[in-house]
Amino acid sequence: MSDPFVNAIARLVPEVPPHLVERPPDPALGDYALPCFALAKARRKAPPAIAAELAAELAPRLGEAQHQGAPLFTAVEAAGPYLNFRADAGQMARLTLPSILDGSYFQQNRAPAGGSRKVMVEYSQPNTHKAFHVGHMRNVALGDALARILAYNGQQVTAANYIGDVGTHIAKCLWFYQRHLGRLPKEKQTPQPGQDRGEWLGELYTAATLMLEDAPKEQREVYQKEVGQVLQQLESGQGEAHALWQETRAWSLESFQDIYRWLGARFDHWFYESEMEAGRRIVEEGLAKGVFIRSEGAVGADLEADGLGFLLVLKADGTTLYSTKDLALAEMKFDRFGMDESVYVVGAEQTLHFKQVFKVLEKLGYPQAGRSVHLAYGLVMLPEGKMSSRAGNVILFSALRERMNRFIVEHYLEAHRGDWRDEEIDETCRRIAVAAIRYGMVKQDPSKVIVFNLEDWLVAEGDTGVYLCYAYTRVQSIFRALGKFGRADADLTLLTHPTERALIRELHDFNRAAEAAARLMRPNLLAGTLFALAKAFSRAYAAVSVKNAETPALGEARLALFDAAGRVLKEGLELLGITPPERM
RNA sequence: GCGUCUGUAGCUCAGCUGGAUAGAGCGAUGGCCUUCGAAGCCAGCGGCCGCAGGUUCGAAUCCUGCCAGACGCACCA
Repeated sequence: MSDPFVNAIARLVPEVPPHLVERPPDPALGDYALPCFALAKARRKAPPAIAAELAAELAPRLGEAQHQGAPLFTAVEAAGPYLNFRADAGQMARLTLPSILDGSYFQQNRAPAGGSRKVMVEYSQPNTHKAFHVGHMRNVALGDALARILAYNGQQVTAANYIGDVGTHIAKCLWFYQRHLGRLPKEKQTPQPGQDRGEWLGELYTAATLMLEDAPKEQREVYQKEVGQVLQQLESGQGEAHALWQETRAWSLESFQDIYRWLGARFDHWFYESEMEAGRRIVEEGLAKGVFIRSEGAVGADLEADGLGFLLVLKADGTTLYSTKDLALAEMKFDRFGMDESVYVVGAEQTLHFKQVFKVLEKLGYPQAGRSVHLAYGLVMLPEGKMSSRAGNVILFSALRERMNRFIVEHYLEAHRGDWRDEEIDETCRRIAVAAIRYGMVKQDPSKVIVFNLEDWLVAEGDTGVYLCYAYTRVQSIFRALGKFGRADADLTLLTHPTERALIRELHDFNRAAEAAARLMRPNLLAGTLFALAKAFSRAYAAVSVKNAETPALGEARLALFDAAGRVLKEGLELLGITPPERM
């Protein structure tokens, strides 16, 4: 992927590396800018003088920069220390729009500069027997978007899920289920009609946790012993608890499938904590290699020398830990799946854990350890603070979906009832809700805490997924009104209105932004670009008309432009996991 | 105590890893629908970029030290 305009500037001014070429803050200044600071030393002059000198030098030679026999630039001038180039509007349109209309534009990033790599993106990682809430949505939105963006940029991506289907939390849930169900009000003792069974299990888990926390000390010890017995049964793979585990685990998995289906998230492979038995063997091998040591009856890696403390891999009672399973999982990814690179989309609170795991993998001799990345993201909070099951303010997936659906239908789609088929109303509603939630989760820098304000996200004006969808549907409405689509052979040189030029520029730069989002693993960069694109479209749409264009040829050119905008918008939204509706 | 992350407009956030006059959205103010969808567009208002030093021709961005918040630091995941 390379920009012919940037390449041309690089040829005209070979002393300056092309990556320095930037976009001026105001299109009135030009389309490309070359800062001359880097030349100050070599030329022993002040940057403004160099810019002026270069402008004078290049002006007569500007015609040398050509594409298909026509000049790429129409002007070059100095503005302070900057050398600004004005691109030929027709050339930029011709270099951009036809390739979008024939689809080839979307293949341009396929051959990455660094070569194609096999990369696994692991995300979501829900625990069975626990409730899935808005906080978990951030992970899915981020991971799924990243997987799509990397694939768009030519990486061989395997999207993986890693289900937490073993451990104390499950023992707690089943312990409550078997012994204390009676503590709940009658109607809560079984899943309510229409209630998701996985979510009901989550309620049991929460009830169990609160019950344990609230019990007086002696009583709590009795309870904990009971939970321990359940855990024992689970690990032995026998007994009533084990059978119950199998049954209820399936409920949770069904529930997750339902969520992913609604969100449109896909996984190529599902890992389960329950299948990570290789951990114990890895610990043995690590002990033999001296990577692990025994300490206070337990086994772990002393990483003090690396400033990473101590990573415990085997408890004193000989049982394995989260870390042990992570080592087994990494081994699977590298050895069985042949991954070159591994990305873990996991909350920022586990930063130290992953640094430790990667360090241990390195010591165990995995070269891929250096290409393992923990994509850390911040918490999802509510305006009133953190979500907590004790406070009872956790927004569960089903409640979120329900509230969004109701709002969207009431405020926007009800008007179409009867006119549209019910299935279309439902599907449009789903797409808008998914757009709102996914865009909201992904538009922010991953490292920052997100304050989730349901009302704001639903009202959804301005920089939101709904706005982007709306822009897309407006393009579609042009097609409906005119009964035709854009043609690549339109006379694109007619697109001279400032809003048209600005939109062309956004379209031209989309691939560059997609590449940066992949390289930096920050889907929010793509979200920002899409918003700028939708904004540029909306401006142009308000300023110029296809139907009432001054000439038919201009109308055709605008149709091609808006068609291209719609296609890039759709492609970009897909990279964020959002499928816009055709009308809304 | 040590470590990581975060402090930018009333609120929620961008700022392409050192460059032009720090940008958006929301809210509040004022405009724009007999013309392809007003879930939209336009205008003005709103800033000691947490504080103090330092590096540099040049700092919201890099370094140091404070202050505030979040998270983490051995048998939970």
